[in-house]
Amino acid sequence: MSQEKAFQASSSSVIGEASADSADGLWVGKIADKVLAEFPDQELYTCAAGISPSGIVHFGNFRDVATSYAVVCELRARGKKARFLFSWDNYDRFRKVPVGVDPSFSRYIGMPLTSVPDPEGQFPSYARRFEAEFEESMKDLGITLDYRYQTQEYQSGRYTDKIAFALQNRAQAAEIQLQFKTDKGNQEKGIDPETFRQTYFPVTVYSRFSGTDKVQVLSYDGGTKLTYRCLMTDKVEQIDFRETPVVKLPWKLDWAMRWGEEQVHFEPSGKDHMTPGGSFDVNAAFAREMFGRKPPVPQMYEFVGIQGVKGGKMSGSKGGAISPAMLLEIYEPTLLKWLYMRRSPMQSFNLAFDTEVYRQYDEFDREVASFQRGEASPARQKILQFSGVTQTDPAPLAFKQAVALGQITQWQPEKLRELAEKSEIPCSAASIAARLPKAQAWLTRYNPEEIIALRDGPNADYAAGLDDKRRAQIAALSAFLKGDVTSIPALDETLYSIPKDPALTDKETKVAQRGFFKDVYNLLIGKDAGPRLSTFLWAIDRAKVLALLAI
RNA sequence: GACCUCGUAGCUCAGCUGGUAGAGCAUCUGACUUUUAAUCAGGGGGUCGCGGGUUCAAAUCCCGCCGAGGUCACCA
Repeated sequence: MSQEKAFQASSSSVIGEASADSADGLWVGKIADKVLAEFPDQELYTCAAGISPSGIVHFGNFRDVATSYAVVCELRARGKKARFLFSWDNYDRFRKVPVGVDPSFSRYIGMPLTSVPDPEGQFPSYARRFEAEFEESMKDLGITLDYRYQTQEYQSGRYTDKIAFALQNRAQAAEIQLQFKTDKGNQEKGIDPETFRQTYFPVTVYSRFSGTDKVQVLSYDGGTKLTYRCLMTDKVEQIDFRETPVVKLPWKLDWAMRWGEEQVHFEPSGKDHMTPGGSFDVNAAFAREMFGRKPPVPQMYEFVGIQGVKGGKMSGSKGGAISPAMLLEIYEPTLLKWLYMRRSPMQSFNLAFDTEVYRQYDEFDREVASFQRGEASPARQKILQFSGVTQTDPAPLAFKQAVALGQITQWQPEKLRELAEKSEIPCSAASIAARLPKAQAWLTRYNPEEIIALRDGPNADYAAGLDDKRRAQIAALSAFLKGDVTSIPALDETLYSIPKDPALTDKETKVAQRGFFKDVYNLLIGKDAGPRLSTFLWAIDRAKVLALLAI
């Protein structure tokens, strides 16, 4: 992009005008335009994301990563060097005990997340437990992040000078804070601007007596010494935070400091941060007025919804939080990335655990197919590529079929493959291997009511309602199954021919066939419909079937 | 109180910088000696939340209103 165009691209805080480089109209192109306009000619572009590991990192937080990831991909596609920085805000305080965690953990409230033990005792800390799961998922998704652990960064002393700087300018910091507080809010909270100015210290101190941030800062010596009172023990001490790194900047300053420290050019955030007067605005003011640096290009994103999660089945202990790892149980990595990146961050969408998943897989498969035929528009093509789809991805097994056929083959890939071949369903072995476990998890963990199970014994109630003619049809089927069934098509033909009668018209024959299928389904699985009968009968245990058909 | 998003076919949604309303599913019809949780072709179905405005032209831009959801003003 030329300088001239870059300047035209806009300086508003929302997505800018389209330019030649974003001719495809894709949201990510517009963001990239904006980044390049705000920060032209950088050696290295830094896109950031960050999460506080205060509990299960849920699927909504993943939008932070997905959005930034798309911008990284776009910048690289334009020949820029870009890195993807991810901050674990694990030096944040433990705020509340989540549902499912031992209530006694309330004694850790106020401590850094890295000082709270793992409730299950498996990980070095509370924070690490959730970080580890998330990092594992990012690996599965093929997203490489440059991780920063804020506890380490703070304790290493890396930020000491910045903390001192903030303290030295605490009057200005107080002023900036006040700028964004409303009179009404001040009244409600009993904040008096004058006292605030005098008592405000822009730091959080983790008491060396209690380990918590329930601390009152008493004085600052202008260098690196700070005196505080631990409110839990009422003890007072002076520390030199250069040697005793227990001091942290509060969020509304911390963020701005890190933008400068890491040279961040783009960072998305949820609307909790982006609301006017919210933490982005405050940090942007700190960045400009105190650190003398532009804030990164922001992008607000809408939250992601979830549907089809049945009550108790979910990890109810964790208050129903859904992590990317859980999503990856049922979504292929490429599909999941595609779902997050295909729409503008401002567009909300739903992830699903119910039959909606069928639609998402189908839509994705069609999209990939059109891409592979070279028919996808540049914008759609780009998103697919960012998601990791390639020209040579093997033919997919429809998810619906993975579920249906998976069940009747006891989830054995080789058997399914054989069945697919015999039934002339085209799909690759690779896709079977990838999707079968997802289909199994989807069905057994989240949609057990969809399971097709052979009855334990004959359906006597249903059989009682059958007349002689229909009983005869069932008997004919049994007889056929006792013999040598050579192929699925042969079985198929027999199934259709059994109810046929020269006396019936075509229409009547169809009705008779439908009735016959219904009878068989009811006898076998107690439902009016099921998987295609020929395939089903071919695959399932013959002796069991014969027992169920013996009425 | 401020701000944000959404409101387009029965359902889920596309519609980028304005130019005669789109897709998938569902439904209906038909084809395949086969109305099966696996095929194919075709059809029907929308006053684009409501009311103004700008324009030769608005689902698309502007203003107002209604409805749904959300965020902040504590902390992060």
